[in-house]
Amino acid sequence: MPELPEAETVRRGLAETVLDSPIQSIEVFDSRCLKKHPGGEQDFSSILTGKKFLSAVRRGKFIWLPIDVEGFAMVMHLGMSGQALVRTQDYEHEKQVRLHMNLENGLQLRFSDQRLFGSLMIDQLGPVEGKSAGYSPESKVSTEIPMSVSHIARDPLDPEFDLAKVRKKLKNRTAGIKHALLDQQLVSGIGNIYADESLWRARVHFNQPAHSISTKKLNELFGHVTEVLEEAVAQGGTSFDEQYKNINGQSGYFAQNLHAYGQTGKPCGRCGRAIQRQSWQNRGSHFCPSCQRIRKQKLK
DNA sequence: AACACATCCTGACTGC
DNA sequence: TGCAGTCAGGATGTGT
Repeated sequence: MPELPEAETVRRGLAETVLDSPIQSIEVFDSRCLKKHPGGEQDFSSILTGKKFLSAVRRGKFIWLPIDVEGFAMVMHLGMSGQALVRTQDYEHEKQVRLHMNLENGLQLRFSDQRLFGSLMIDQLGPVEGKSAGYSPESKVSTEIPMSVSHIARDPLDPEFDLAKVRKKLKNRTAGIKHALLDQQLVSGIGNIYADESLWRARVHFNQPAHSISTKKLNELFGHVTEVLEEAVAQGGTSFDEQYKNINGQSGYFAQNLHAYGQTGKPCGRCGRAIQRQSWQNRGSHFCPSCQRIRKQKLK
């Protein structure tokens, strides 16, 4: 499922292919991918036609592409199964593709999404607190953020990510630490895969109450979070179930580095005990029952 | 503010 | 073989 590394791989791909070329036409095959856009299909197409994307910016799992209409951007979220594919215009039609955008440079941006949890919309940009709104190293620093993304916290790879602030908030949380890691308004970019992997590396149980974890251990945990995300970005993301592809339709290679997620029954890479999967909060949580135990006393 | 829970959605898989 | 049921889970909205 697309998380930060997958979104970043897609963002980079888009930055290399779809910028500065006018959008000639848009074909919508399933308008449900535009349900977040207030004006619907017609409005979406008429705003974008003849316009071009200026840059590709990311915060957490959200990607947005400012357009040459002052103060507006197209916002993309891949949801559970979304893919942004860039093809030549004569490339064969692909299953589950919900929308085509034909560009003057001969390329076609395709939005594919099996489960339709992803979305595209045009949104207004507003000022951001801090030096930059998100990650877009190829372009000039973006100081504006879409309204619909402004509540999303900075991600661990953002230079302005404030670990001390996050730690402070965690001191008031009684829920399990994994719940907090998945809270995009606390820290963004982490989903089920990288939460399980980071917790495994830090030897912390997913249901360890957040406030019971020492500052030292939280620092260690977030060190692992950052490390896992960086490694996965370098590998082009995780393609666990064929749902995630880069813009060329190719898989990422991080799946071979997974130690917990999807490893149910396989030996723990540290101690050899079988990795377990537990259903928790409508999700699967993968962990080593030996290395990752809930501690009654404060976790140091 | 934090928490708990329901909702959206389709295709792959399981069991009878 | 076929059909019904279950599962996968990110974001959002509601009620407490």
